[in-house]
Amino acid sequence: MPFVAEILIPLALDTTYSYVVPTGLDLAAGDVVQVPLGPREIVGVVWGLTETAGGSNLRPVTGRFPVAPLSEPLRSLVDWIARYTLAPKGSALAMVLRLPDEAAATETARVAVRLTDKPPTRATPARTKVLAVAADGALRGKSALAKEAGVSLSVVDGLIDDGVLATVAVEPEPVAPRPDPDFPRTPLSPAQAEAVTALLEGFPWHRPSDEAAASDAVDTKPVLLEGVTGSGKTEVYFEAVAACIRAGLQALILMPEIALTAQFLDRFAARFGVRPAAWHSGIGGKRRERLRAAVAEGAALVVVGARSALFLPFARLGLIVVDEEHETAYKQEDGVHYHARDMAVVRGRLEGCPVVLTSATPAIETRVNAARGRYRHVLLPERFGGRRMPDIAAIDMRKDQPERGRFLSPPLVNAVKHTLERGEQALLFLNRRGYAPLTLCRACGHRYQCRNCSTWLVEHRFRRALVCHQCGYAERRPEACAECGTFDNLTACGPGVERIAEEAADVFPGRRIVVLSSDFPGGAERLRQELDAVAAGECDLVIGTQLVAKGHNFPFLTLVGVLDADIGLTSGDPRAAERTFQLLQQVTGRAGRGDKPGRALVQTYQPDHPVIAALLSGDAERFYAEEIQAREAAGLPPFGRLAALIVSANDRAVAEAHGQALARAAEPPDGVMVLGPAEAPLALIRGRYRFRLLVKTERNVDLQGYLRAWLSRGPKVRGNVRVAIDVDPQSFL
DNA sequence: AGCACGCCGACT
DNA sequence: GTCGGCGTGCTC
Repeated sequence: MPFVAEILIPLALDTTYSYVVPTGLDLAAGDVVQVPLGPREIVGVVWGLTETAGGSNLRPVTGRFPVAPLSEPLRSLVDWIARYTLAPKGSALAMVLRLPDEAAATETARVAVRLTDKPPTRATPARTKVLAVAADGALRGKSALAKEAGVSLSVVDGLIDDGVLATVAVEPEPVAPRPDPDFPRTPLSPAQAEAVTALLEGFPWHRPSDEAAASDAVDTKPVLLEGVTGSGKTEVYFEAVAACIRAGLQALILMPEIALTAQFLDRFAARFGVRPAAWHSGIGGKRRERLRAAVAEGAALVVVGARSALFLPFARLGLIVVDEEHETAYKQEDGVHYHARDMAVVRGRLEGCPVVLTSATPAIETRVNAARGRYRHVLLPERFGGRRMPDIAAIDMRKDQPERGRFLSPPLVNAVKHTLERGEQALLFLNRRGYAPLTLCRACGHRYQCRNCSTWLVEHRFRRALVCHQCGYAERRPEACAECGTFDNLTACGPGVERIAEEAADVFPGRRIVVLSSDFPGGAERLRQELDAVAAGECDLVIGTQLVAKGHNFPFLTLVGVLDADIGLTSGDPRAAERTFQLLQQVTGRAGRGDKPGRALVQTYQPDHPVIAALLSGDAERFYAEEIQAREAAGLPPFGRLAALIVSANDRAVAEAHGQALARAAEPPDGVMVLGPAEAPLALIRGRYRFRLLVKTERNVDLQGYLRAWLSRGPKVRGNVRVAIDVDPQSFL
């Protein structure tokens, strides 16, 4: 009887397709195969196999790829994510698969050259230079040799043709060098050592085998490793990684892309002797495929990666660490919507491996999960090496006003001045890109607004443009007012980092000033270099947006000035207070270095606001407790109920009709927010869907059933409906 | 994802 | 009168 294979194809398809397995092809679930689909051949994965009498009308599987099959836990993860995010299964598979690229799989051998005994037939100045460099007998790549000798590649090629240089095939550079868990390291503090012990306690592979056998219930609860900035969390989880390697298992460290810096990789190297394999959006082509293969073989012991690394096909996964777990960068908001931190928890569960979430400022849901015992909680309450937390003080802007048209108050200017005079580094933090958040015409009052969104256009003086920060729309900065035609009469309202840089250049003349924001000219790679340069002390004053709050350590930084702590406090987002608190705590925490405590000055008009007060007192625990309590008092759940619901559509009327239908549903959500096309996030507008729905919930419900129910009652939706969920997955496990 | 089919606006 | 925009549906 013929076998029929259920094949999942990495396209936006929610069901598997059936193909007949040709005789002689021995297939198993997880195998990566090629199948015909319409007019083309495409990659798919065997999701199931059945033996049947019929099925003769099916098209046959073309063949199997010689790559490692998808493991059972990984297939379960695909199913789980598809069900949970309501994405088509095929889309979830696409994140895992990224196709075995044949060109990449067949690695071209790298070639090095060395000297032979043969003298050159002709000696030219360029040739002499090459021979001088090659004289030491070391192996070099062709281009490396040419570069070192300061000649072009053709000179080297000429010498090869001449027989003076011989080519030697060399092994490709190892993609995942072996970290040494027992590499000599600086000793841990007692607090750190204690945390390591506590961490390892619950790990199944860490228990002595007799004990593991004795207790059948293995505690694989995720762990929240919470420690203030500078407490040495990284060193603590490095020990867990070391233990994992010793147990013969692989470890995955997830980080927000921006935190994945040379600095971090070096820190890893200082503990393990080599840099870890890094997986991020910049790694491409051959290297990417080689690393994937090394991960699948189990040869790559540790991978440090951005969120997509979560879908790598680990052969023996023993540990997942999610660094900076509160980071919103873990949210994927296009294609399949998911939160990498939550999916890491799910993968850990499916793989039977422990998951460690680390943060100095845990997300509120993580905090609640820890408080309710769903996560274990390991705390590092103090800074490493007796370092003190920075002194934080408020500058009341009602009393200490800056000069007209300026944004730095006199006390802040003084503090920065003194810091720079001592040869130390200062940071001015303002979470606003560009020059000015609002531009208007002085003559007629016309305000420049985005043509797609309802937001004001932000002036970017460097680019000479007005830019929408919502959707990316940009236009040239006009010479004359678009409304009344008056020339050269535009006025900038409010500050952005560029404008602060202008002011700082004036107030602190001769200082090296760097502006760091996500629109850094030259792109992400240049930005990363610039961050490294700042960390190396190659600048006096940094003016930055939130990206300076993340990941990077600036060892020369002793003063942080927050220019406007009130930004974000008034937005309608229910998470505004939490977000602002986390951001300010992190950015002020950057101040201080080994030998001396840092200082942070916070400009605010509302020093008594709970967020500011919590920041000044440093009492995070109380802040969170109050925050959770406030939600409960307002009838909003901290967790376990539907918190918010956002509907966005090309057609506002349709969106509103749906919003109303939802409010009338048998089990209405706790809040419905309707966003029309103007306010809808770019990611949603860009999608080719006529109607899109974003559900945010922390309620323990069968979401799919819930949504199916109200969608059937609601107005008819034309076209494709797509639902994305932002939920705490623990309630579904 | 591709690719075909079909429905409306603007052109040689 | 067609050309071609993209919105929609289909692929075992």
